[in-house]
Amino acid sequence: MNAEELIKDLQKRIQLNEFENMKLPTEDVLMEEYGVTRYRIRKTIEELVNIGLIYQVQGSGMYVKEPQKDTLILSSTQGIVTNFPDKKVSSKVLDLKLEEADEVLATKFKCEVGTPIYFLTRLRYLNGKPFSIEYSQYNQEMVSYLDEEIAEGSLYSYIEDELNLSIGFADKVISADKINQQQADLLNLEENDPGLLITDTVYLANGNIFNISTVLYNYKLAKLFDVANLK
Amino acid sequence: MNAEELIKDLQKRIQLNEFENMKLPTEDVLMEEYGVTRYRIRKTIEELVNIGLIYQVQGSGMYVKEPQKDTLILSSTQGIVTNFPDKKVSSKVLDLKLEEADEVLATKFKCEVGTPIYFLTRLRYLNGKPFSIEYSQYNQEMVSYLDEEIAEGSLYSYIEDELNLSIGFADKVISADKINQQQADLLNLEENDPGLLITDTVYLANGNIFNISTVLYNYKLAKLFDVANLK
DNA sequence: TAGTGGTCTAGACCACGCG
DNA sequence: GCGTGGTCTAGACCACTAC
Repeated sequence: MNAEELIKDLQKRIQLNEFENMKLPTEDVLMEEYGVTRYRIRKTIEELVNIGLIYQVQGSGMYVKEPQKDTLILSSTQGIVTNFPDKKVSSKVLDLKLEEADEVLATKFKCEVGTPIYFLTRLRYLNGKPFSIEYSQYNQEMVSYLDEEIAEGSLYSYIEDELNLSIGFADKVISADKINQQQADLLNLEENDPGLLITDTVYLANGNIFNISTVLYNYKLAKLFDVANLK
Repeated sequence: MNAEELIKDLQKRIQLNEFENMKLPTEDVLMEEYGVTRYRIRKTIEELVNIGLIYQVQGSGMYVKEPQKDTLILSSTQGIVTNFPDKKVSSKVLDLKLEEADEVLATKFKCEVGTPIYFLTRLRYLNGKPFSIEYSQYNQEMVSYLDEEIAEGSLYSYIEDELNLSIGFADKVISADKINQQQADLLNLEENDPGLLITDTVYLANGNIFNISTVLYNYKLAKLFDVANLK
């Protein structure tokens, strides 16, 4: 069982409520059960702590938390689809074009002026309700091809599985602002209503920036979740 | 040099721009310089990655990122004061009272109905400008004493240094909403303007919830920052 | 191919909770 | 005092970048 499978397996056991009193087995027991070393168990546990599923208390044990429902987990590998496992997610492409980077965009992407960049605008739905508007840019030197059909689906699985790119990490900046009339129309809201905004700068594992996105979320539907370690 | 000092030292060296080409020494070199094992170096680096200061590329090295200015770092031990090192932070207590937990609050705190809870409302300023309104509750069984003078200052250093409590972690839920007339007056904004909201549930290291806060940030001044590991 | 970060092993000892 | 998670050591080998 590799690292990813181990995480998924333990996650499933927790979500199926397999452990009594919301208390996990000790690290020693898990080592025994899975036949792996303590390093692997602790790495696995670390992931589950980061997504807010469990918490650890030194000298006492590991405990399951109340589940956070209907929130988008920041700092996680999981996209909108897996964050809402029981809901239907769909996307509508509003715009897709290929243009050259101007100076401002080139600075953000740390690329040359004139580099071809895909501009994609999508409206995303959750159970048929408009949930977010996504304004994203992809460096075409890394994401070599995009079309409407691909953009309707899961972009990240296309990028990882078809283009064989390996995604590393994302810098996220979160803010709130008034939305304009056009955005309000798309989200079934009013002009100047609040909007929850996340601007992502996404890096490949090799350190190159391949995607910059700003996502505007419907403030009535979207909540974000994060765990802060304060030790 | 303990773990915390090691982090601070390396952080300072990075911020003083000691390393050429934004590239850190290799792990081997850092092990040598500090006379510690690889485990300690990697733990230190992990912290600096989490606060968005540097990033790592397998097979290549560790690199300094462009600094994120004027943002609050989620998932970090640093409060508003250290997130804005060059700005003046002050607080004004709007309300402080001790009341018994009703059923709703008792559920959130996982405590008995009737447990005494401090209710504190503060207005926080950044360089003299109203920055956020903080509505917080503290379980009096853990935070045994609070008064206006203490609440004007840094609550967390009081809790850790004076009460000798050890803080563990916080669950954070982020959203946006319209603000009301009273909030608008305090923040020098208009009614129904957007507000950026964070609701924190804060646990001690022993797993007990001691504090629940909702902080309303001035949408014109506040941005949040986070790093998501997508590997 | 050399150098770098990523994963993993097999231990030891420490710090804290809980009875 | 016992059991639990937290820190740390001293290695080995793997995966990836850069040349």
